[in-house]
This record gives sequence, C-alpha cells and structure tokens, in this order.
Amino acid sequence: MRAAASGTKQDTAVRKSPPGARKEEIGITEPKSGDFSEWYTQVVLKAELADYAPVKGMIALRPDGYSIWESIKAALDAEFAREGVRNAFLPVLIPESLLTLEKSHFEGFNPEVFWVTHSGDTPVGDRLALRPTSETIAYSLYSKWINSWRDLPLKLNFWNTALRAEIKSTKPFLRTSEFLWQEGHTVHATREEAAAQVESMLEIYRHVIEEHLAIPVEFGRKSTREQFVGSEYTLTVESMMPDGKALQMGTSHLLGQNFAKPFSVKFADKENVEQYAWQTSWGVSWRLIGALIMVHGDDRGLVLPPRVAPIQAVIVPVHSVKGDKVWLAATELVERLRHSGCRAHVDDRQNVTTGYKYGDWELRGVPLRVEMGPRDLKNGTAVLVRRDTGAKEQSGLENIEGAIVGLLDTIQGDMLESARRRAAGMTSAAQDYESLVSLISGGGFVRAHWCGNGKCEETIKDETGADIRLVDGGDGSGPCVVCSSPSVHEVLFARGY
RNA sequence: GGGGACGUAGGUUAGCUUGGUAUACUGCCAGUUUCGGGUACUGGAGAGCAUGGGUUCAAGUCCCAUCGUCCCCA
Repeated sequence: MRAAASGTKQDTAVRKSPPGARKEEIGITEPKSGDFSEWYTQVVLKAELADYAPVKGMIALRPDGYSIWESIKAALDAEFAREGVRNAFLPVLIPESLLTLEKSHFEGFNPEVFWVTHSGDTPVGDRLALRPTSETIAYSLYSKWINSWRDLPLKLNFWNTALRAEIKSTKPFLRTSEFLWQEGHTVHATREEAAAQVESMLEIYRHVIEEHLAIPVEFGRKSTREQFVGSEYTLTVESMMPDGKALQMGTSHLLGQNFAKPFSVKFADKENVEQYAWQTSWGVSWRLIGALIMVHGDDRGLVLPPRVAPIQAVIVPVHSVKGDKVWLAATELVERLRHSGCRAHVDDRQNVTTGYKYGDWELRGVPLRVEMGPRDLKNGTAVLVRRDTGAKEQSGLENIEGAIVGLLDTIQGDMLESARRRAAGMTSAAQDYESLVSLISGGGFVRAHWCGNGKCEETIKDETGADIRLVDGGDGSGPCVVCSSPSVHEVLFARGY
C-alpha cells in the first residue's frame, strides 16, 4: 500500500533534483506556506508521530506521537484530580436500545455509528454500536450508582477511544474514524453547580492548551446550531490554525436534565424528594496533537514545546566515537540532565553524520540541541541550539543543567508568545456585511455582531463558508452584520476544520 | 453529495502504448571511511507486480470484475 503523503508534488520535486541532491528526499519537501495539507501530512509521517493503518480513516500512533498524548494526559489528569474528578472505564459496545433513548442525541450521531451485527457468523440480537461517545452507556450505569444526594456530585472521566465513521476528508489527528480522547461526565444536585462545573472544565482546557501546548485560544459559547446534540448549551475552546481555519480544541457541555430524564438519573434530596440530576460532559481529543503540529511546525518539520516533547534536549557528540572523551562527556551530561528532571538523549549513532543528526532531530521537533565536540571540551563549553528560533549560544559546562532547564522554560514561554502574535494577526473585526465577506475570504477569525437569529447564521455559512465558532459573553451592542437588527452578542466567525 | 489520483521490495518508483517472470534511488545488513549542517566506497539481503477471473504458448503489461487507499471541492 502506498503512503499518501508522497503525492505527485514530492515525487516531482525529487525527480527534478539533480542526482545527489539527497536533501530533497530526506526532510520535509513541501514548505509550510505551500500546499499546507501536504506539508502537514509529511510532518506527521516523517516525524514518526503516526502512520496510516490499513483501514480507511484510521491511524496508528507511533511512540513519539503517543508520548505527546501521554504528556497531555498527565497535565489534564493533574487538573482533573484537583476538581475531584476520578478516572474510570466504560465498555466500547453500546446496545442499540440504549443509544436511541435520547432521541436528538441519537439522530445526531446515527450516520457515523459503526454497528456490530454479528458474533462470528451468528447475528447478535440487539445491534451493538461501537461508542461514538459514552453518554448513553455512562448514564444508564449512573442511574444505578446514584440513589441519594449523598452520592453527588459524581465526577468521572474516561480515557478511551471513540469511533465515528468518517467517509470523506480524513486527516491524521484532525478527522479520523477512531480517536483517542477523554470524556468527562459529571452529575450534580443543582443546575448552578453543574453550570459551574462546565465553566471549570473549560478553564482547565484553556490553561492546559496554552501553558503546555503553547497554543493561544479563544473561548465562548457555541451557537444553537453548533452545540452538542442533546445539550442545553456548549462552551468551546477554539484556536486559529496558520492556514486561516479555526480548530475546535475542546468542548464542555451543560446537559441539564436532558439525559437524566430518559436515563432516570435521579436522587433523593435532603427532604427525601426524588429529583432528576443535572449533568455535564466535556472532552478533548488527539486533535490537540494536530493543532500542535500546525501551529508550531515549520519548513524543517515539527517544533515541540518543551513540556510535551518526548525528548527535550538531544546531545550530539561531534567528532566522536563511542568510548572517547567527547562521548564520555556527553554521556555524563545526559545523566546530569536526567537528574535535573530533563528528558535528555545522547545521539551516539556511528552510522550517520553529525549533519544528518541535526536534520533528523529538527524534523522530530526536539526543542533543544546540545552540540559537544573536542573544541568545546577543550574550552569547557557546549553549544545550545534552539529549535524554535535556531539561535545558538555557548554555555559553560559547570552549570549547564541549570542553563538548559532555564532555556527550555524560556522556549516554552516564547513559543506561546510568538503563537499569540501570529494569532493576533489573524483576527479582525467587521462592521458590515461586505467587510465580513472579504475578511472571511482572507482567513482567520472575524469578530462581528450577530442578532442571535439562526437564519442570519445560515446566510453567512451559505455565502462565505464560515460558521460561528463562538459567541462571546460580550457586553457591547450593535447592529447584526447581516440583518442590522440590534445585537447583544459579539461572535467570532471563521471557516473551520 | 460531487470530482480526481492511485495500488510493483520497508519507502519512492521504472516497466504497460509495441506481452517473453522486473528498473533505479533510498532505507536495511556487513565492512572500510567520514563526522562542527543530511560523507564516500565496496559487498550483500529484499518484490513476482492489490485481489479474482478471462484472452494467450506466454500477462505488471491486454480485457472484465471486485476490493482498498489517498487527495480536492461542497
């Protein structure tokens, strides 16, 4: 089976190159500013984050890709624990009868549900769905687990995969038929408490995405048209990608009692009166990895923020063979770095040249490269090279761990800052419909007033391809960009993934 | 929903018009050499051409069918 990444463009580039221009074949052959989709796919495959699986729309995560996911997971788990959320696990098969209990929810997902109809050659009675999301299976169990107000709040999170048949437009991490994610499902005695939970989780997402992934976000409420099917409302975290399209990074839903009623999630309150509970659900997926690639990557490949990088500092011994002085110094340094809590690695491969190693680690996005050669050793120094800026600096060996750990911290902060600047440059505001249309066609977020009418929303969607990514809490008022009637909402329009 | 591209060693690919069991690069293995930005040389292993059927003395190559993957636009 051929890998798709090597489309015609790449091949042409290679064929046109003079023999010996190996560079063309090894690294990323498409600039980020060129065919963005081709660039993205090449980075995913060549940085060895993931590979295509034999089944359409499905991918395998390779160790570096999975390691990034584990870092995201660790950051979120820490935050969840602070919220009193505990992890648990649910089965992947959901009987049809359960899945259809909440009608609008089912209708929303039905077209993309994978169904298990047989065990061996024997048809199963009730068809079994591969979970497109776990609300139904979770709440059927919650109704058994919750009896009294003393059982509330119940706050569980599930790290698992969801399956949704994607017939068209699949893309690694961004749109796949199976994806890794977490889905949190909480149950509360009051609407107020549930609503507060919805806000808290959104804030956690915002924080982790900005502080760990170094990706700036916008946040707000989804329009009715865009909200989760079966929810009262949906809060969302959105980020702008370099190609001018917005990506939904995470969502947090107030389910109200919409599921509690069909699934009988009830509790006896302090007066021993039976009440329906109030629920929330929220999730982020490995889409975040896709965002990470798009936002930070460059023409040489992946660029990873230190906090989620599988390897934070790679030491490349120069003019060195295993066992010599330089090698010993590099090996000693990697130990020192590990003691300082830095994920470090020595590249002491003997069969590739130094230059090859530089290119290789740059492609893989390692935030910091440490070059050590005989000359450095003589001077008692090493060269530190930043992946994000390419800047080189010398560092004395005495306290090099401190310098490296400090520099990694700086890189983390700088990456968020520079991403912020780029995002700011892609956000504009429209006062009237004409400027909205022209701004939308240029990509990016466009801020504008919206009256709240679904018809106006649809008009924009039909005529520009953009949808409402989020509705601000905003207190400003003004005329709706479409119909000019008074509006209390400011919204961000953008074309989306 | 519509359109397009494609399926030959691990990856990329030549061969298909004019049928004769397959080309090269890369990667891999062994060795020598190199190493401060993708080193050079030598010697190896690796595919029977997506699948099924047909035509033929003979099929990656022609015919039919099936399956699958990727991309683009809505």
